[in-house]
Amino acid sequence: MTNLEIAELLRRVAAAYQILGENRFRIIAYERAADSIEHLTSELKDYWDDKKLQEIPGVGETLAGHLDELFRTGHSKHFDSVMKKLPQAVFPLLLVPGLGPKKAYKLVTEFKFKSEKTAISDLEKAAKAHKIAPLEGFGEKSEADILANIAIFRRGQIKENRMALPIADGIAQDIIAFLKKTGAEKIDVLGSLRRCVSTIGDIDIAASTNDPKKVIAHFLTYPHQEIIEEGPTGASLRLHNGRQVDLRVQKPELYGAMLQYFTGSKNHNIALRSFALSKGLSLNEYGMKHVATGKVDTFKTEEAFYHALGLPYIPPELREDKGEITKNLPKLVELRDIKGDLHIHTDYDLKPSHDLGVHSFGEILHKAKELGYEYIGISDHNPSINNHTEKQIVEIMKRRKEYYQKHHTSSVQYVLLCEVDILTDGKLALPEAAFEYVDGIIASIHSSFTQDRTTVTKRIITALESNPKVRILGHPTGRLFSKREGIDADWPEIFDVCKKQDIALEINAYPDRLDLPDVLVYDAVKKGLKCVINTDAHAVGHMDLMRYGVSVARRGWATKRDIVNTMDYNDFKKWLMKGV
DNA sequence: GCCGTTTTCGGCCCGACTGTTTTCAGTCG
Repeated sequence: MTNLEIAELLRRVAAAYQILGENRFRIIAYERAADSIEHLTSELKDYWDDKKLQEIPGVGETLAGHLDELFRTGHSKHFDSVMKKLPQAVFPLLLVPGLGPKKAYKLVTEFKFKSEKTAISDLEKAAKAHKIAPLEGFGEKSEADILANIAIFRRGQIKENRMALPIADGIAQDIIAFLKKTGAEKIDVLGSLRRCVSTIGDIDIAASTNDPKKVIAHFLTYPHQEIIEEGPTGASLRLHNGRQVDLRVQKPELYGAMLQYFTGSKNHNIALRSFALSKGLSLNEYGMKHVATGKVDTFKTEEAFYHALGLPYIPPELREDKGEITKNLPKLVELRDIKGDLHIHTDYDLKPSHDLGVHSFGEILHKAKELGYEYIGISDHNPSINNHTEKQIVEIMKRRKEYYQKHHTSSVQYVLLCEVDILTDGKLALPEAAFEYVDGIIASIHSSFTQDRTTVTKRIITALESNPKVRILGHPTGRLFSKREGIDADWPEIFDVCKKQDIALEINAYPDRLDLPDVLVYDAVKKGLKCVINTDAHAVGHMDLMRYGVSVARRGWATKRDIVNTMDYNDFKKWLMKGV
């Protein structure tokens, strides 16, 4: 089951509890757990595999027990028994905007809808026959709204999935540049985009201005398909690509509280408001109220807002209710700490089994210089093993080394790496004799992503232990947001091996990957492992994507010391060549 | 049902919006 499916299941149980008149805090607990699970950046099943369900905010002993049963047997007797107390037709109606448990239950019992499958079309028929308006608590308007919202629901069904962070950021940056022409004092992204979550739903943008009318009017001239909403404090557009963009404007005096409030996460804000209450302060999107006196403080900046609570500024990437309010905060790694990009493909053709880059070594070096790097790593794929003999491969690798030596004309240093496939049995797709022609190996999985946990774990460990020149585990989970889930591996076991061999885990910044995922970075960093942030560039333009890898590292609480490519060239080279 | 900078028991975030209502319940984020 996917995270979204499990979140929906918990919401159904919560809805059932609500109709049954259960304790309202129990209902809130289920809804909160559902929200947490929906917004996880890893599969819930992985948490279960690693026996870490209770680390999820809002999941305690009881829910962890029910979820455990769900994963083991495919069902939870408790969830089933709660939901069985209601007519099943209630549940699909909950997916229609504007219908919650109470209204859905009323409609289903009034009209005696029986089938879960036809509930929505049954409701549509009832609305068209004007049978809803006469019901107590409903009226003409709500009958019309139900029809409109059923249509929205049906459109939503075919809505595209969430988009990868760099895609969303690209759209947002374009709009921000557009809005800057209005002279707004400050413009920021909000929500999951500001927290740099790996996948984004809608794009939210905030502007600070004393002339909200002007900013909103200009926003509405941004190329769009449809205006969804327009009001005095903001507006929403649907773009031609189907994406929704919300703008919120606020006066500069109130901007700090607004920015904080709409950046979330929801769980962070709930925890923060609880914390504030313990100090006699009540928080909302406009400021901070002293409960005893009723006095309200306002804030121009988020920094001032957090400081007024006696807290340090909490970077958006940490706002996930993972202890950021009570624990000492790490000094997070920053883009400017990065001194080199080590996973770059050039157009040098060594007859690999995967794709080449499109730019030359010279063009890559030039770009690296522009980015202020001290060094880069050239990491072409290994020569195809099906089309060559071992001897031919060794010869190719030897010529390759000579090629790069000959063409290196830059003050930017380079190390000669190779991205080598981890074959299905854990052997590396590069003959032992070719290793002398590289400085180090990035070992990566590019096939058989669905092997079972034991097999794939052993496969990776075999590869990592096969040669001291293996220094980096490339895009470790192999996930691609738009195409496939990652491998199902025993990460604690793999991390132990990386730790022992001082092998770095790659945080691959490629938009569709962002792999290692942030939650695993968090675990790795806690264990004292090293990571390396790479772009996996196949073109010079990709080298600009480094910042998204950095954001993943930051969401994993990584500091500069946790990232090997923040070292200067000499220290890095020493780390790379260690054990050889 | 969760959770701990008052607490392992006894609390539990905050406000906007809407429609159907004369003060509020339900829904949403």
